[in-house]
Amino acid sequence: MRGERGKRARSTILDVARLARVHPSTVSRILNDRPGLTLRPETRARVLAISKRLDYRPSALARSLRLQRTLTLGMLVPDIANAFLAGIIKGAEEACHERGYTLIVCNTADVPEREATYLRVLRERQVDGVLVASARLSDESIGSLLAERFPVALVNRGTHVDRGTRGNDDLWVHVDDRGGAVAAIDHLAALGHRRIAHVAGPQTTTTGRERLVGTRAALRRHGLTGTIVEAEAWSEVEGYRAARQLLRGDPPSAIFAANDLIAFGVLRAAREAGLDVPEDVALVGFNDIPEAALVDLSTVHVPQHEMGARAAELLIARAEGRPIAEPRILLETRLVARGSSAPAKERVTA
Amino acid sequence: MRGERGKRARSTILDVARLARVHPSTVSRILNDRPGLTLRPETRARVLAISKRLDYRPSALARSLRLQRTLTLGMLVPDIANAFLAGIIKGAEEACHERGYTLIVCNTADVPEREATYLRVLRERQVDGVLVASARLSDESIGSLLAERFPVALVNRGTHVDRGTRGNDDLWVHVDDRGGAVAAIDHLAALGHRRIAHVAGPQTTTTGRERLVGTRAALRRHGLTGTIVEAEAWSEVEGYRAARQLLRGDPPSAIFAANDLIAFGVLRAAREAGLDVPEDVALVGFNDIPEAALVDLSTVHVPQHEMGARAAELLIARAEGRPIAEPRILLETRLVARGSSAPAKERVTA
DNA sequence: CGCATTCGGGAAATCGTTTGCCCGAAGTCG
DNA sequence: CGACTTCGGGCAAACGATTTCCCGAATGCG
Repeated sequence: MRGERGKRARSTILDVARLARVHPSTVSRILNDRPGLTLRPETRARVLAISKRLDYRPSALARSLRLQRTLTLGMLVPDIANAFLAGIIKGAEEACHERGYTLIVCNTADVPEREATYLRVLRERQVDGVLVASARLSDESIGSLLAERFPVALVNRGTHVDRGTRGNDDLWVHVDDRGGAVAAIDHLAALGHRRIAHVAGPQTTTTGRERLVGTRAALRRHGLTGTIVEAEAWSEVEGYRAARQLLRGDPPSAIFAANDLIAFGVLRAAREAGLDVPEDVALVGFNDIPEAALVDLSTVHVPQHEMGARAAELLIARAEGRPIAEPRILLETRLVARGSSAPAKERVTA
Repeated sequence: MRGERGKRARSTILDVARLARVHPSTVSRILNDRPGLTLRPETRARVLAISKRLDYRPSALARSLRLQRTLTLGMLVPDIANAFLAGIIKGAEEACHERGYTLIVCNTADVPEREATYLRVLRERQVDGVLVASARLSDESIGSLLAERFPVALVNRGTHVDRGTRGNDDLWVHVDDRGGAVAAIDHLAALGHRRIAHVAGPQTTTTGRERLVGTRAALRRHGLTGTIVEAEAWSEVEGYRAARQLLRGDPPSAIFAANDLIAFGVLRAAREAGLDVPEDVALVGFNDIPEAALVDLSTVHVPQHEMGARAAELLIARAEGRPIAEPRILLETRLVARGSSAPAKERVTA
């Protein structure tokens, strides 16, 4: 209509005010439903009508600038394509969305430089908080955030931050890795397995360490020793590599892999070695990513969606200054027995 | 130091200006390296030093408000956990990051209501453009965007938008679905297969339709008829369901699945039916997601990363008002022959 | 030496909201 | 009937940058 090129800019609160013959502040109050203000219903209706007619949408930018909060959370993840992390991201995103927050997911690829860059970007954008799922985000970056009292929540990430940083009220959501490992070993032991191996995750991560600790404890309790090999990364490829090493000699009758991806690698290695799963070797993974169900892999279930959601909720509460009853959430795991773990064959040791 | 609670707010450009004894505008000019301005090196150095000392970071909010651009792109995807889309997202994210842009990924779960909500959020945040990878985003939502000349780029998404919307210069990045399907069929035919089936993708998506068209054409060219069943979604589960239907009678000697997830379903169904892949039935997928390599699935490679990156580049160019030589990019596919496709067995028809 | 440039940078408007304060009119109360 | 509240809403100052003018001083030129 106005301006031949259809270049009508988005309408602002001033446009609405002008047409409704009120002051912009009045429009703001009406639209935000400010309590404690008395408005004539007629005025309110008029403003509402005009604002609808103009399809007025307040600028989040201007509002954020004024309010000093952006209703935005940042999230640092090492790999968005990782199915386990994707579950967590979805949980976080959903929780954010429900509360009117927007989530900015940053893919750090586990390289410290990118982490630092992203952290800078997020702070320039004044996000209200940061969700950290990066397994080994450099402690200094995170420490400086914590030191500035910048809202941070750690998801599925180790505890090695809280040295000097009065760490008592940082936000954590993680899962009982140790308990999950114990459950896995118990499960295999209950099936009659005595020669159980563990393909551990990278010992640079707390998750990897915790699962190993649980495994060792459970094995000991069952009076077993067990072989342990370490995968250098949480990947199928590394699992495969580690498993080949494991299957060289006389193979164990059961293998507990530190996560599902590693388990997939084990599976591939076993098949290549001519071993049938579960006939010749039982296999249990960890995390219960969607693919696990597809290949019928027994695994320790981790509530990924819930982890993400709870972490986001925690962070939002903190960002909004609400008191937090339980800043550290430890979620329970649950063993999901599928086809990859069968009872041990009767024949005694080789 | 100042303020016992360490509550020092982030320093602003005014703080820098004050300490450097210059006007804020000068600080801005120096930090943004505005050309055509003459500054005494001494002043510049002083400002730079102060700004470093104060660890000054300009507020992206304030700048965006003033500049009327946010250096932010939105992206609508149906499922962030889908490996294929994850590849595209990573490509887009990386391209954005390289150019100083931030990407906000929104998970629409393919429900129109969420799409609409997210679109509103993104516009309120004044993102500079939107990347749409949602396979069937309601045309009206998208149409209204296009009508307002809001920068939009379509990734791996059909063309059925450009009816009334002068669609000549919208941005597209997609892949030669038809050609890929032809390559898959050619591959199977070259291996000697004559009884080839196709598990088609949802025909509500252009991708699904295009791949079917290519398949039909190639089959015809080889003088084959071929069985066709349709999966109702791009999922393993639907692929499984469709494949069971397919394997009931006398099974084909080769199956071309419309994407890798569907192929995985086919694989499971075949195994359950006691058929060996590739011995009894050859299998080819589409997309070449990372998992395909793991299970040794032959597939049609789609440059996911490049798709995302190119789309983001296109969109950024448009958002910045740069002329775009080629607004529609069609990327080529490439057949990756792996273990799941073997030559047909010699015995003639059943 | 007078005038015009160039140098080096200051002033102020602007982006679009929100909110504390203020104020006139109308109603209430004593 | 006058003082005091309550109504209904206007005013203007932020929020933190960028950018278009503008201007005094120093320099160059003739």
